[in-house]
Amino acid sequence: MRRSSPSSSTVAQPAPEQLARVHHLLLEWYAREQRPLPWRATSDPYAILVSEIMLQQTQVERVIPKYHEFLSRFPTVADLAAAPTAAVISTWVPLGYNQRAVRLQAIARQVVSDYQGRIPDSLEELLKLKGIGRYTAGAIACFAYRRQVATVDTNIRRVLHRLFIGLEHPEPRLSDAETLALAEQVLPPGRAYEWNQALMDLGAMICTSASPQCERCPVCESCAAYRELSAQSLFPSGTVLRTLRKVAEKKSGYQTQPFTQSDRYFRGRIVALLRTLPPEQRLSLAELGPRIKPSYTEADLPWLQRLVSRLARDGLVDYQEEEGVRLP
DNA sequence: AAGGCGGGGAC
DNA sequence: GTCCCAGCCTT
Repeated sequence: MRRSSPSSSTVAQPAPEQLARVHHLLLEWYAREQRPLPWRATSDPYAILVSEIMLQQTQVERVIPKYHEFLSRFPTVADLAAAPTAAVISTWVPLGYNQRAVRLQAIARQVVSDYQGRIPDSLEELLKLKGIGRYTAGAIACFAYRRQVATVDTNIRRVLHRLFIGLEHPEPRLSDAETLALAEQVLPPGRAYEWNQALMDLGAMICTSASPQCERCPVCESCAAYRELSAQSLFPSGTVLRTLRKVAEKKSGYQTQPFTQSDRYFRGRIVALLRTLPPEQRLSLAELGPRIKPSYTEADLPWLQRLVSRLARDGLVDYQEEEGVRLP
């Protein structure tokens, strides 16, 4: 049988009885040790959508308070669709990646206008919404609608790789398509919700990136990476894993400048400042510059203009040439 | 395939 | 200081 989807790549397949044991051990561990997260206590697809957008590249602990605040302010998808964009952006600070706020509201508006206010339940429809990629589509389909679909975030990628393939560094490393194919192959029938949540909890609590606590892991007996570490007596593994990753990064020639000199930093400063202004009030670029950058001079005007133009392009500010800038 | 996009917490 | 995080979009 041949399929055309990108996830049809083949990867090593664990033996069925071995896989069943991993399912049992991890699901049992999850039933016992799961984190009490607020979006696990609801079946409201809108609330789950909000949580998943917030959780993109953002740790659980930082999302929890903002999740409650956001839902209290915009309780339904209709409320969010009807709100001023400036209010949505303001509520978002300081989660970061502020385009997520604009896109989340655009999704709400599209759901109201095109889907009768009901958030889609299929991967295909969810993927049509800007801001929802394969992970988030899978998460919403699975967690809000109990669809039996695989989904891969950074935790699940790491856990599945270590469990079924071995250490991620330096080799081998699965592609996105291969990882998704593996996730689909090991999905326990009928238990996708608990399984996906369990993989993420394991990745967050035990099988962490830099210093996994293998001695507390419920599935270490079946873990390929654990066998590698054991064979070489590499416990505790923290130093080893950090070193392996560093070597891999050096090879890729990774470089960086101080964050507080980056455009990304100043974009954040601008949005945070505009958020403190009275509604509708604008600021000229000449006023804005010194307030976000102490060393600002007139010579920086073209730079600031470029920055503001990009913010406007991203829907994060409203910029009128003569009157200045404000939240949209 | 690579680069842009935030910010706070862990170490 | 560096690395990390329930990623996604554009080029």
